Amino acid sequence: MAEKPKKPQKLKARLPRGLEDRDPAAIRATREMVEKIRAVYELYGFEPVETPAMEYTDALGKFLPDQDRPNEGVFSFQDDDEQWISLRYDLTAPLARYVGERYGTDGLVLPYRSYRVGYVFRNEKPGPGRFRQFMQFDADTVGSATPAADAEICMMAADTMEALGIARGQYVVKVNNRKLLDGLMEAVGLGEENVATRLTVLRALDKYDRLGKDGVRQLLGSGRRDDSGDYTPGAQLEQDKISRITDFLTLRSEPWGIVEGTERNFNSQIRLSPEGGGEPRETDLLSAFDAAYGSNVLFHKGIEEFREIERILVKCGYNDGRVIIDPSVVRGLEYYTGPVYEVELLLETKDEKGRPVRFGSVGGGGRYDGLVSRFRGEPVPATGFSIGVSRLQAALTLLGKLDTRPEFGPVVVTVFDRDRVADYQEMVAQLRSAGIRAELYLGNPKNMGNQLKYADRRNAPCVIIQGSDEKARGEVQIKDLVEGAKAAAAIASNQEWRESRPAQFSCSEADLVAKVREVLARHDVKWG
RNA sequence: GCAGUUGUAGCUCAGUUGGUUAGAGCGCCUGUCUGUGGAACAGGAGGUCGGUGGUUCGAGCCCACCCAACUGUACCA
Repeated sequence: MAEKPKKPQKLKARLPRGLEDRDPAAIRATREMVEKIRAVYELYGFEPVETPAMEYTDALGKFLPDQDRPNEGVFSFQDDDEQWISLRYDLTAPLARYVGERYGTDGLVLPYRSYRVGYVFRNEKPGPGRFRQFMQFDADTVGSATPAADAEICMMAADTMEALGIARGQYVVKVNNRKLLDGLMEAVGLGEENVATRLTVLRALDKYDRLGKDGVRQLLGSGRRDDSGDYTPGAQLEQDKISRITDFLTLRSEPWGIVEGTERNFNSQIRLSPEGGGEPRETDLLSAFDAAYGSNVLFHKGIEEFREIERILVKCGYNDGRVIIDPSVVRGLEYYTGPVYEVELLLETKDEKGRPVRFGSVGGGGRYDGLVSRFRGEPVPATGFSIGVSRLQAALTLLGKLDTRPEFGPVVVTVFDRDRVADYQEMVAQLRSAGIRAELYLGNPKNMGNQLKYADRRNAPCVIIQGSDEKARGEVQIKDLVEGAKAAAAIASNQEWRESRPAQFSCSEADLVAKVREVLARHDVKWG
């Protein structure tokens, strides 16, 4: 066989999985979202702070137990001195480190209310809308134990959604309290010593919205086999304990349901059938919880916190469905100690293949009284909230709620006579000093067609043309590309297209800026 | 991690029972066009057929292993 001439091996241009490049439209959308969120957070009195993208791994608390190696879910490397450093996987742990370093000094006013936005990194399997680098936008109150701080976070979460253009009723802030969940597990005999089982139970409860009551019961009992044949081991609880737990989970809607007209209340009215028959009676959700499980001290404490939050939400007018109690909200397994919140989008839509898409949680948070304490040895209460900007943006884009039109490009000044480049660049400078985005065509100027094609693809609102004829008359041609595109629809032949020069007019050199402004105004061109 | 499905040009896909130099449409570049965007016409670039090994005179096609993507599931601060 004859030797084929070997081509040089090309390097394959590729991006690691789970990462994305972002185009101008996406960048613009993110910038607008971040500004809207920032405005709400500032309105609530939070102030900005920025911390680096990486931290010592021990500060993030992600060393594997009994091993000198970080959790593989975080991107980590060893510094010169062999200390482990990790990319941040959320914005809360770095905040705890920041506060831990300054707590009790003049550098920190308590209670400390701060917000921050930035990319976080997770080394886990990516999926649709799930990336290994994504943006979060957090707000936290450190140094305040009052449920008023938690209530405020819930209200702010609701305000933020509406500031982003998500109408009331299209989202909901769901609130639970880890003291209820922990108290509930104590009440069924799962004390602190049953760490593994407690985690299994929490994981099972977290899946209620997806698997329903039956799925959760399987996971609390012997285990569950899914459609693909994969098996998930269960918590191996006895039937009566399972029922006691799922009763809590479903009390909001079973067995008699929510009293009509109160389903959107934070603390809705529900109907209960009394033990051993008799007339159903009505009560509110928190009272029902308390009656059933309140003999547990921790559980009852959680109910009291809920009552305080309820008083504030009702007084401030947020008792209209914006914020509701949801016993299936679990959130992070590790550090939450009190109220936990989750913001869910209620909108549904179809993806490109016509399958229904549920967006689910686009933000969440809760009270983490133990996180800063790790650095202090004294209790430091804290509560906070995080918006998944990237995920929310993906959702809003699919819903068509973001402006994804490309921005107008700059006014393009074309090069006609190659020896007059300086003259053209001066026109560009004139436009720029007038605050108009403008640029000189820097490609090969050998023909005008290429230059117009370039301007067209840059989405330029207009181009400036000055050949020798115009120069002799002291004029310039301004070609309105937006208007021209409309006019072009009627033109069939190339000949006619070229000769008619649609939407093009001449003006004196002195009027350049003023006439360009007219064109920009006509098409409502705004940059940035 | 587990399970299933799928890998041929930038994209969407053809490719016969294993048979010469692997094709099409769209997109891209160039020209027709040195004074004008689109359309039209002509030409061009672009492929380790996911990878490695095997069977065979001969593999895009058959076999084994590996890799990647997708879907579900698990984990998710």
